[in-house]
Amino acid sequence: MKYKIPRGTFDILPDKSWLWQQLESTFFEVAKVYGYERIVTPIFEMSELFERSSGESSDIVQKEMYRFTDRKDRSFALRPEGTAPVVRSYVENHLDMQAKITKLYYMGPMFRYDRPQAGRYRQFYQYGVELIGSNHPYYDAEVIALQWDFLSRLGLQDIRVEINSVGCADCAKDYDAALRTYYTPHLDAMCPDCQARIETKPRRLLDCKVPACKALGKDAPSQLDFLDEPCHEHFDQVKNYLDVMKVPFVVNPKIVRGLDYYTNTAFEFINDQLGAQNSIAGGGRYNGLFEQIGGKSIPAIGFAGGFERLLLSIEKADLISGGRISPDVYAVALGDDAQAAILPLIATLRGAGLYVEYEPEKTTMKSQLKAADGKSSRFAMILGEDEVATKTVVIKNLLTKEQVTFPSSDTDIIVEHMQ
RNA sequence: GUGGGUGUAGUUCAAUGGCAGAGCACCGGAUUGUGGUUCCGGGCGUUGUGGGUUCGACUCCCAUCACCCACCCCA
Repeated sequence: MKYKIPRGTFDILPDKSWLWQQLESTFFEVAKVYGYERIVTPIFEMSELFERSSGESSDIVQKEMYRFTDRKDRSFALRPEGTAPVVRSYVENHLDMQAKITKLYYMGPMFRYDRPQAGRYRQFYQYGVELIGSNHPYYDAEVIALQWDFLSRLGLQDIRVEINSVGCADCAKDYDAALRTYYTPHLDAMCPDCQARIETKPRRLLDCKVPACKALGKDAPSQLDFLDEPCHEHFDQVKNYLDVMKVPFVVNPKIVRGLDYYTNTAFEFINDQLGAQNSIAGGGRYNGLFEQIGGKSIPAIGFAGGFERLLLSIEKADLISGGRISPDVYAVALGDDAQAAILPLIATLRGAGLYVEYEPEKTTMKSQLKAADGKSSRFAMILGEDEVATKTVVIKNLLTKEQVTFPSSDTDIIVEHMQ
């Protein structure tokens, strides 16, 4: 085989594509009942959009972006995440002038140059929502509830919702300083990564998995103790709303989001049965992002989820229902005259919305009925020389084995018979 | 980017360094126009790729690629 699919990508074949479609439409339905409308942005953007929004020092920008230059030497990148493009579009199209609050959702492929692993790909599919224009804590709870509803509709239980607040920029500054004072005396005991991160991103030390660092993290000061009054109040209200909306959650002060633009609420949906890549969705508030990208300051909150991990979860929990399409009718024609007579009938039935299968390469009764059975067709429509002569057609129910002969002109009755 | 495992027919897997096989799937047939069960027949594959050792390599060695798992990171 000469050509092979690029590393870390995958084809979605018919044996699975119906399931993907099911997931997508379920998400559409949930988004709809919360009043979110779809936005579609390009798959590539100016590199700078992601560099500015995600932060120069983030891993995404440092090593995971698919960058390329076009013929005029402009630098673009395949989108590694969905929020920045949505914000770019919102600002560029002046959506703030049309309504105070804008509720958007998106869905599509994202790209990151990572080493592939269980639940991790280089081209992967994300869905997400963004609520732009309000800092009200109800909305923090609303987007979390939306994702929770989505999972419930899929039948997914045993998912843990973890929430945290990283505060505003001021709180973060105080907290970072406190972390530095706490960790600096223990520098020698820490892993090289953390030693380097203590200056740039002290909060990242908290979720380091190296045992020594993890042990140190136990007694580290908590993010929650460094929230100023408004941020503290905001977090309390989010928790209240979640309680009222009956979304179960646990507070995990060690949640750290990978991207720079998050403020206040941060949350993650975790499935422990997934292996190393156990986060099926994550998000938070990003009140600081709009300023960074160039508009005025606008508060917003959102999240993104991964379809691959959702699919893994559903498969693990044995929640798959449904399947590929099968014919309503398999057309069986015996001989050239019968074929000529059955083709118009097929067209009529298809016009009525029925899935009619016909395979001219199979000529015998046996091979055609065998194929009908193999495809789990509900009915067979049989037309041989006798039927051509009498202008009739035989409709056989392949489950009950009952068959009825109709005049071939009574197409309405035939269609009705097969409903 | 780093480590470990794996790579043989469409697929799941066999083959003490000595002729590359089986199940499933697929196609055809078993007295003429009625399916699912059963029976019979139908494959020849650059053993991921490229080198090396050997009289001889699917088997041993090296490299490379891909997949899986983990680190890392996150969806």
